[in-house]
Amino acid sequence: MTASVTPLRRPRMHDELSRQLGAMIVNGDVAPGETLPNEMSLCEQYGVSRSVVRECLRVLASKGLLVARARVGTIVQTPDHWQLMDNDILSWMESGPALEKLLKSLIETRLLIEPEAAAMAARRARATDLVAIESALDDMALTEADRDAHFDADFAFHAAIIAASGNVIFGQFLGVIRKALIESFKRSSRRTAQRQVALPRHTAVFDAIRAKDETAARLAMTELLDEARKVLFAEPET
Amino acid sequence: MTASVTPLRRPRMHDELSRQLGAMIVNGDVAPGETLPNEMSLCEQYGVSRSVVRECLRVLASKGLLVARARVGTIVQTPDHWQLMDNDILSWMESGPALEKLLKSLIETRLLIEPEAAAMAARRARATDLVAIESALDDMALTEADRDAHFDADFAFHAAIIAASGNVIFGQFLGVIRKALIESFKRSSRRTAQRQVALPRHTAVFDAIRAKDETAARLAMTELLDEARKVLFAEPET
DNA sequence: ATTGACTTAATTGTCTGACAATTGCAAGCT
DNA sequence: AGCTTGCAATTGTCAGACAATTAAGTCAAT
Repeated sequence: MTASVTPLRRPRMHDELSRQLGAMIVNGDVAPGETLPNEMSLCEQYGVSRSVVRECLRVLASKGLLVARARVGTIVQTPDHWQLMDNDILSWMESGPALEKLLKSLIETRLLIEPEAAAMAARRARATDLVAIESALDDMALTEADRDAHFDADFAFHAAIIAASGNVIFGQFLGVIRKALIESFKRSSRRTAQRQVALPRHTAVFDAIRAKDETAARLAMTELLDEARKVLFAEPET
Repeated sequence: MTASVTPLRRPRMHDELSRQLGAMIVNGDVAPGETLPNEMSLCEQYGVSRSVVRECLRVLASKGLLVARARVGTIVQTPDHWQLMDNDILSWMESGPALEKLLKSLIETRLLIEPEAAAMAARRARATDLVAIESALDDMALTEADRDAHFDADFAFHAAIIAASGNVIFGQFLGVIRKALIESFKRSSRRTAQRQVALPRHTAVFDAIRAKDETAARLAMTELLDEARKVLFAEPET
């Protein structure tokens, strides 16, 4: 198994702190326009040195969450400055109205991007691309019992199709797609039936791509995503 | 005029250094997999303290350009790790094969996103949204002589439509769209006629949105972008 | 010869303390 | 009122030290 070979490095303090402060900001615990405590206060508050605090603030600023100005402090930016496609920011976002809005916008966008990606894959896919897609599909079938493994396979499926499309901008969506998939799995956790419904839809996409049928690929992907939308935004099961 | 009211803060050293190192990486002056000189060497090389170097490297790492590991050094990541939608990274990219590839992918993506944004604007636009779009359009008409001002107006036009769509993910495209527009203006610099051709196409989009005609808006925007594609990828004029 | 434990050294990670640069704000002057 | 000027708070930069991590070498045991 080549799964989960993450280097497993010990967390570094500035990463931890970035995560904490970043999460506070993107989850609205501190309002845009407010100024954070000054660097020294943060040092005391979190028990770290100023180097750590500064490197952390610098990172958050570079992602559009903050602006720092001498004498006035570091100010939380309004959400329209946030780089929402940044993988860190996405990983910091917890369930809440902000995430909900993001997911709604995202599914609209995916419905534009991914069917086209599937069509392009049907047109240009090389053998190795097809192998990657099929392998992900096989993994999905094999892992219906294991939620985490099934999740990885599902994500790999979408990633492989986008990779086959050859569009580098599409590739930038993998982070948000992953986030959407995480939420989707959370919300359908109790319905194991969901996965059995999902599999044939994925298979249909792959079959169309392998057959080089652009129109069918586009359609199959659209249907798959429509299903995903229902799972994400359906009334919670009673 | 409310144009160009940028606070005009003096550049800070870590920003300068980020720009330099970041540009070197995204423009391929240093190959993925290579390790940068260690922090002390960079200090000497650029005549700055280690704080500056570290904050800079930390930022670049957070954008996916680098990974730093104790004892082994900071290694340039492969381009598929780069957060291409990041505004800084975009601003660092100079003309070259990488930018060309990005622009090709981008125009494909814009042709999916922006016509739909126009259609959504036609459906949901409020009065203030319409004012913003029309105002940008007026500015375009008034600034045909002034290249920079015309650029600002053109960008504002696209931004206003995307804002009116109400989709936050679409909003994340403004950075890349801006970059595409910059290149577009560079390449059509000598053809002043281009601007006279562009204006009616923009007007058509606005008219459709104001008339709440989704289909017409979608179509007009598609035609506008097709024109833009021609400008960007046409053979250089002889 | 391969493995495993130990040492070494190079590099990033963190801490501390200092000073420079920026700038909101208030006091004082005209 | 309007302008200038100095103060002080905060970020920005510098310097030097030590801690933690870990690639690579050394050496012994099997």
